[in-house]
Amino acid sequence: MKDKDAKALVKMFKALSHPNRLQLFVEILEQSEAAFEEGNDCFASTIMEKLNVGAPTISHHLKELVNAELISTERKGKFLTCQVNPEAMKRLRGFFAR
Amino acid sequence: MKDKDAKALVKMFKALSHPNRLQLFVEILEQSEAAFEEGNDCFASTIMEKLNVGAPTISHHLKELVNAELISTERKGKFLTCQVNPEAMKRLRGFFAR
DNA sequence: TTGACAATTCGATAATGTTGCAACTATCAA
DNA sequence: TTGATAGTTGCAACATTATCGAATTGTCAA
Repeated sequence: MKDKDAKALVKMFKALSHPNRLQLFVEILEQSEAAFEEGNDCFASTIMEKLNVGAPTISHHLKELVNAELISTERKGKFLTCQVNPEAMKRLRGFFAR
Repeated sequence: MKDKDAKALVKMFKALSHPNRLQLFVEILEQSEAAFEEGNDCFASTIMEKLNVGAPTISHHLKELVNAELISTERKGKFLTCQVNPEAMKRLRGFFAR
């Protein structure tokens, strides 16, 4: 396994290794699926209501998920929408497919 | 997603979220495959030579992998053998299969 | 322009995690 | 039994991370 791949994986696992961030990711994952079906968007503010933490913390955690390339975000006016990065999912599936 | 499942996943991701532990896990994974083919065992001491850390650190990290139920260990005389836990792999594959 | 809302940045603090040294236990071989 | 080797435990130093309050930026609607 290449060092570069290992580093990328470590970053992803670290991003998912905190309860709040995992929940954040799962919410985005589920809302991404719903969005795909219904044409909705996944808003950061919606997610924040479900987690019992403040806005700065959400912002911080989202940045880490983005930094790990697990998700991407896009500003839509006042709001921030989140999407799961399909490449990341592919990579992770690949790692565990043994 | 159930809270219990989330906790188990967080534990696994945390265990894999450190460069040394990921490498440790990958070594065990690869040696497990080799062992399956060749009938060899995966020894902790063999792995330790590949990582640039001391024995106490290996011991500590191995315990975390065991605690996350990613691997199991078995004493064989003087040595410690490591095996990947198939259930964990299954669980992780399931999580990313979306 | 002003007020309200969404999100970010900064700084401080508290909590966790990593590592190795030293000392210990367990097992084997001579 | 003694010495050598494999691994563990406890402890302390050091590094990293999580969280929030306060202040700030960006956007929209009135």
